[in-house]
Amino acid sequence: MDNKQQIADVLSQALGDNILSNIDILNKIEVPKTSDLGDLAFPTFMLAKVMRKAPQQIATDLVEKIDKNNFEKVVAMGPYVNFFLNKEKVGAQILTDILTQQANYGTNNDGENGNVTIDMSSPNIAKPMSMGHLRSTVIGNALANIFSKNGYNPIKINHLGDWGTQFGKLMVAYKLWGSEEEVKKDPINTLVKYYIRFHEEAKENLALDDEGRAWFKKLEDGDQEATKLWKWFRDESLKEFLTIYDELEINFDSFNGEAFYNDKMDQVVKMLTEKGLLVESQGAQIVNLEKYNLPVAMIKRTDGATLYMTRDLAAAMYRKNEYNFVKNLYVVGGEQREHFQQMKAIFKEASYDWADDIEHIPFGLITVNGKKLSTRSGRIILLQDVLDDAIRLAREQIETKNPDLANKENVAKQVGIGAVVFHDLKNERVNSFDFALEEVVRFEGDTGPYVQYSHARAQSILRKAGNPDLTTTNLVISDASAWDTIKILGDFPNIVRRALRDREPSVIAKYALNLSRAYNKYYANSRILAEDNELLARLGLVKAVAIVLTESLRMLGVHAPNEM
RNA sequence: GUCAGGCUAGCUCAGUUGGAUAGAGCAACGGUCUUCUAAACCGUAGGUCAUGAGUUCGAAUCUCAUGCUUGACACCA
Repeated sequence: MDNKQQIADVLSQALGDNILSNIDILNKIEVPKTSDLGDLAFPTFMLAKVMRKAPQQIATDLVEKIDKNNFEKVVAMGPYVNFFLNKEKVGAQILTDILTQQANYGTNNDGENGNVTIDMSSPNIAKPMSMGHLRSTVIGNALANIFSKNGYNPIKINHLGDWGTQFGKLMVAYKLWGSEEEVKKDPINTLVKYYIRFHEEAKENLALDDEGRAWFKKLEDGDQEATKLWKWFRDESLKEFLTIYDELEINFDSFNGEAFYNDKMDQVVKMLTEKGLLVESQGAQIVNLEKYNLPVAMIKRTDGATLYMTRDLAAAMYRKNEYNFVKNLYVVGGEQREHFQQMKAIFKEASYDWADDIEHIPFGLITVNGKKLSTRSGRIILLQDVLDDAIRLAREQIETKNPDLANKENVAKQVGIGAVVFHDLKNERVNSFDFALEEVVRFEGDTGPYVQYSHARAQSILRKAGNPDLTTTNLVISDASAWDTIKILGDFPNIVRRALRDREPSVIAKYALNLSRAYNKYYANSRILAEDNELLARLGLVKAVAIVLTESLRMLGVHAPNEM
């Protein structure tokens, strides 16, 4: 914000000598808690010692010397110098920027078009998508949009869990208790049933686990029957996943899952051997990471089969080659922190300079009654059920609130899914939460539908006004009650950068709520469609709010319907 | 046991780089629709920022210790 710079400049000038550098002053300027304390403020505490004066006195003296021409007013309030910006001038500039740049407002080119690979969603084949996968999916999708808004080129990779011992187990279960007919009727649910039964029986019959491992080994060795079963399970599962992704309107640049790297494992082993990192321990091949204060990483099991780590190493090398990423992100639950630390450490140890570009983006887990979700134990919340419930409730809401609405079904989808997605993104990623349907599909208060509703009302006003062309309008608004909203609008470019810096979609979600709150307050207390000479300027504000809310929601992967 | 998170209103959470009186939403209570969509707005009430020490002009924020809690800790992912 160059208002800040402007203030730093007048302060530098007033302070004279080299007491504080311009940049130091700039860094000290803060935003007061409430707007009656001004728009920006400079605390004088740190000058007290050098100037040997009380902070209050320093503030008063500074105000005397400052060039106040470009501000509404500059006042000393205790130890602070408080700056009130010229609301009409600054406000008109912000609104003009938004109306001319439209959806590009807030976009920057910090990323210089660098490729960012994002490992996200990554559901396991033969298991239903649960609320847990929703997190990785929507966080990854929002981050992709945020990176893009900051000038990067995101590459969304769905690293499908289509390989691993669980397939061996599933094959054993299918061969013991399954039937082709049953699977065809309801693929995923049936496969899960087998999987759960396997784990129940494996508790009694320890040989089952060994058998599962053996079948997985057969699969890895290219056994015909194993391969055929695997492919069948995979195809059926993918079909179901795609319907959910369609509903969420999330797409991927790659579905290369774990199986894709089967033929790339040898390179990893070769590389680690050449670097002298691979050692044998208790019959298995491992990399020692004591140096990094991490447990050993297992690369090959005693039976020669590869592991999660081996495949992730292969995937990272492949991605570097294929995409030459500037950042390589993994949107994976926080419980896997150590795994990614290990992975990074291995690449560091192997002296790959891009090891530092690997970033784990952890998130908190979803529990039910405080307990972790688990397919094995059958404790699972199906994503499809939640989405269906949300859409149904949105539909009911529309019937009571706006029964004449056109496209009811479409809007119900946008609002219902919007509620679920927004709920998942509004809090800091790393927070865990206990699942409660009534929380997830709430439409009032700090929710997605609240933001959508704010936007819909803004659109409604613009419609009533006949959607006038506002590009050449004088956007000066003298009504001070519009100022809070305008100020928040002006903050959007900063917010976009902060969301990127912190890898936090919640920064955008919180911003959208703040903007909505400020706008709703303004809406409730001022009549926008009043016939006076500032009508068009006010419509410009409404339009700007609509643009920025739409763009915020878009980044989160949520629709902004024009009516609801 | 080791390592890593978390602890702020009854509940769910905000609180950029330490700064002014710690803020929202939900729940509770009260008010506002003949005027732009009441999925909204306004008000009341609600706090020893887990505890103790330290650094600082100043700590919810930084350091250390303690407690409680969650997760990870090689042949799963």
